[in-house]
Amino acid sequence: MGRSPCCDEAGVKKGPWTTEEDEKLVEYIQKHGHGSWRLLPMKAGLNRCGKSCRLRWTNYLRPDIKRGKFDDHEEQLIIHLHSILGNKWSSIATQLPGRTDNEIKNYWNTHLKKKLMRMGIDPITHRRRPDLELIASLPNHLGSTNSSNLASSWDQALQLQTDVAQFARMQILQVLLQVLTSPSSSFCSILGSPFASPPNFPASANLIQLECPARVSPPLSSATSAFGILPTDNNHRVRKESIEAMENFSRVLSSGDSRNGEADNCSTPPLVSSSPEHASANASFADNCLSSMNPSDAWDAMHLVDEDGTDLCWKDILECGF
DNA sequence: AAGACAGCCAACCGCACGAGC
DNA sequence: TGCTCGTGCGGTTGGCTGTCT
Repeated sequence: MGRSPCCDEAGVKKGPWTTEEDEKLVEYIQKHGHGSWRLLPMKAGLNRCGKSCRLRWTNYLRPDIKRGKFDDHEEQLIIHLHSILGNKWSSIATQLPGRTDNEIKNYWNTHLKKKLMRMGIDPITHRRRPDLELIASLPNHLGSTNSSNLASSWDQALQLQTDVAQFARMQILQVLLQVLTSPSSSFCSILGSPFASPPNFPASANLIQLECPARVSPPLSSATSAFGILPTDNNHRVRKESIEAMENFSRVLSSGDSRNGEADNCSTPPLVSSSPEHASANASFADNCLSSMNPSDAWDAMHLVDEDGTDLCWKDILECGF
C-alpha cells in the first residue's frame, strides 16, 4: 500500500515539458512501448519521474488524443454520465474517445459546472435547485421594485420554501436509496444496529424494524442484482460491476436508444447520488428503474413491506418525519 | 500603457488499489 | 499475512493568457 517513491527522488525535473523532452518520450514509446513507467525515464534519457512521463503521454502526447472544443453531443454526454457516475472521470472518459479524464475534469470544472448552475441545476446532484435559479435571475428581480413585483417575490419566496422542503425530502430519499443499493455491509449494519440510522435521517423515522435482505421485496432486489449489487459481493466488485453496468448502459444511451430521448428531455436525471462513492451503485438502480417516476411512484416501486407483509408507511415517515 | 483580476488548463500531489513476493 | 512496488485516479495548484479598469 506504500506510496511510490518515484516522485520523491531528488533532482528530478518538474514543471512544463520542453519539445525535446516530448520528442524523447514519444520516440521511446513508439519504439519500445512504455513498459514500466518507473524505468522509462532512465531508459529514454529523461530527467523526469515515471509518473510525470505517464501523465504527459496519456494527457498530451498520445496519438489518439482529440484536440479542440467539446461539441454539443460530448457536452451532453458528459453531463449525463456525470449525473450517473459522479466524479468518475476515467469512467466518463471511456465513453468519449480521444478525450482524457483530465481534459473532461477540467472542462467540467471550468464550463459545465457553471453552465448547470446558471440553469438552476445543482452540478453535484443534477437536480433542479430553485435557490440557484433565483440567484441566477436575481438581476431581473433587482431591476424592478414596484409593488406587484414585490408580491410576486413573496410568492417566489414561499415557493422557494416549499421547494427547499421538497428538496430535503428528496435528499432523504437519496440517502435511503444509497443505503438500499449499497453492498450488504452498510445496509445490514445500518439497519441492524439499534442506534444507527442513515446520515441526516430524522430520528423519528424508525427503521430498526427492517432487516436485511429478506424483507426487501423482489422488485428492488432484482433491480439491484441486475446491476451487480448483491449482498454477498464485496465493495470493490460491486463498485466495478456497477460502473461497468453503467458504462454499458450509457453506451446504449449514446448509441441512440429510444430512452435516450427521454433522458435528454429530462435534464435532471432523478435520484442521483450526492456522494461520489455511492454514485455508481446508486445510479444504476435509480437511473434504470426510477427515471420516469415521481418520488411517490419511486416509493411504490420499492414496495417495501414489513415482516407481517403489510406495507410500511414510508411515505408517511418521510412526510411527517420533520 | 499597465496593473489587477479572472479563466483556463497542464502538471503535480497524495491516496487507493492490485499484483507479486 | 503483510509488505513493497507500480499504476490509476481524483483533487488541487500554479502559471500563462485574455479581459477589464
